[in-house]
Amino acid sequence: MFQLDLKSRKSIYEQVVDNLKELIVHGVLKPDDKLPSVRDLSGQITVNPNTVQKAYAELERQGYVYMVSGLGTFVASGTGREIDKAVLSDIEYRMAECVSELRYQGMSGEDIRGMFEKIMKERGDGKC
Amino acid sequence: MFQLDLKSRKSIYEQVVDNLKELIVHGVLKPDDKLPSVRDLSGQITVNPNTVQKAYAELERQGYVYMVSGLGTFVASGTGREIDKAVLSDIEYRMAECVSELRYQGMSGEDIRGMFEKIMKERGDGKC
Amino acid sequence: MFQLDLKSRKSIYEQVVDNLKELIVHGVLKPDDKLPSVRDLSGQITVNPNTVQKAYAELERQGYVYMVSGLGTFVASGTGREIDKAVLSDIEYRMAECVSELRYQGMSGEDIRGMFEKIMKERGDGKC
Amino acid sequence: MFQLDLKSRKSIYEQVVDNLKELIVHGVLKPDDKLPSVRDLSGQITVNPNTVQKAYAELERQGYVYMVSGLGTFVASGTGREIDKAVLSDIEYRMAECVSELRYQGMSGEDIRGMFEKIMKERGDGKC
DNA sequence: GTGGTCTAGACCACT
DNA sequence: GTGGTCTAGACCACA
Repeated sequence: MFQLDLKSRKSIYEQVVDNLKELIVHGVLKPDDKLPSVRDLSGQITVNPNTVQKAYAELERQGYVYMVSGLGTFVASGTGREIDKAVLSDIEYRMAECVSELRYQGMSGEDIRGMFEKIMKERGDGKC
Repeated sequence: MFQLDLKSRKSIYEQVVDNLKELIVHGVLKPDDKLPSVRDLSGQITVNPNTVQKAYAELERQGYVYMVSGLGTFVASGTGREIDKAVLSDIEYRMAECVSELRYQGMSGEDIRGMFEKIMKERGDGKC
Repeated sequence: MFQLDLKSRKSIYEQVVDNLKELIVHGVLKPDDKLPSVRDLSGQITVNPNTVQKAYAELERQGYVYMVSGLGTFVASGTGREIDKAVLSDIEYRMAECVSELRYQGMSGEDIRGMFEKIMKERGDGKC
Repeated sequence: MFQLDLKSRKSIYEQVVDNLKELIVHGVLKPDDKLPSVRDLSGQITVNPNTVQKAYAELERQGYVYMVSGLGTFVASGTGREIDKAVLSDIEYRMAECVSELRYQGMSGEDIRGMFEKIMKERGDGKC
């Protein structure tokens, strides 16, 4: 389930964030599903609780989960939430980096558009 | 010429690397052109020489330049670099993740395409 | 009647306290009115009895209600409570801080007044 | 300079945030001023570096400072920054709480408006 | 049991 | 020297 690479340049908590975000975004974890407790997850992936705590806090800040003290951490309902501009510009930034790297790799504008359209087809209009 | 943002989360040397990459990829710096010396560049952009040194080393590691002891640093010939399929599929994966997240945030296909086209304009087709 | 938000950073018992305070201050619950029993209220708002118990205790501590063993909890008579100058100046200080921060954020005097009036409307003059 | 109350219900890092925010908002610390390093401040106020780190991170998140790894932490320039809606609604929330508490204390709408206007006069239009 | 905070001390990358 | 992350272990408030 979890892919952690201690040698990665990415910090551990960031990897935890990305892993969980992926599960949420792809619908594996659905709104109001309960995430494992900080202690549980930290035990499962043999990481310090503080690190998991930090990851959860970051996910909450980005609006993907909400934490209730004494109860647990739950997946936020995607709908009804106002879109966070900061989160959006972060995603845009990452997408721009992808395009840059593709250019570096020598791909033409047409090829990049092709790749993008292929992705758009796969993640169709709400089917995924 | 150089856009350095201290407030960015990117480290300085990383920004230097990106700036130089951009110049090379867009043909402003052509194969076998000489880059400014570490000392010169560090003076121009008021950055610690160590930082520039590190940036040059990173560029060499990635194959964008080659350093000749006692002579200087030169742009490597871009041609002949074969596109790495593994790298490509990694980038594609990350781009797909961005699209998924945008969908989750409630953006329509139209809006996502709009964002993509905006990015493509900024990172023009080698003209800029 | 009760607005509880699990996602809020406020603890549940604190929200219960605030809700009850509101009802008392606005005269919905009048002096010597009987509050629902801990058990009843906890059932109505689907909250742990311990939480309601704690809220009642806090309200008593603050002088809004009085508890009679074996009988129940009752609204205290609001009159006779003298305004505490220290408390008042503390609140004033905090409000001044808010105004300072709004100014720092670049809001005009007009805008700040607008925000204030909006708040005053919501917490109406005892009518709501 | 720093008023820390270990017994307070407020967490330490929150108190650090508030203290620094006050200095910034009131112009004691001006844009691009350097804050003490995490280690220095933690030593001065005899608090764990992690706690100060958390406070600084929170201030950065709210846009009051920016941190540069390897250089230090600096006061952000208030102008030119787009107003953060989350920060704004947080301030509004706190102001609303003040109003509520004033009501609880038995102040009339007129009196509250009077207090507000007094504050607005003190923190005039950019003079403070 | 759950999240939230804190301490003490450590290592790393970057300037 | 500066920020950034991490560990190990602890205490607290809340449900």
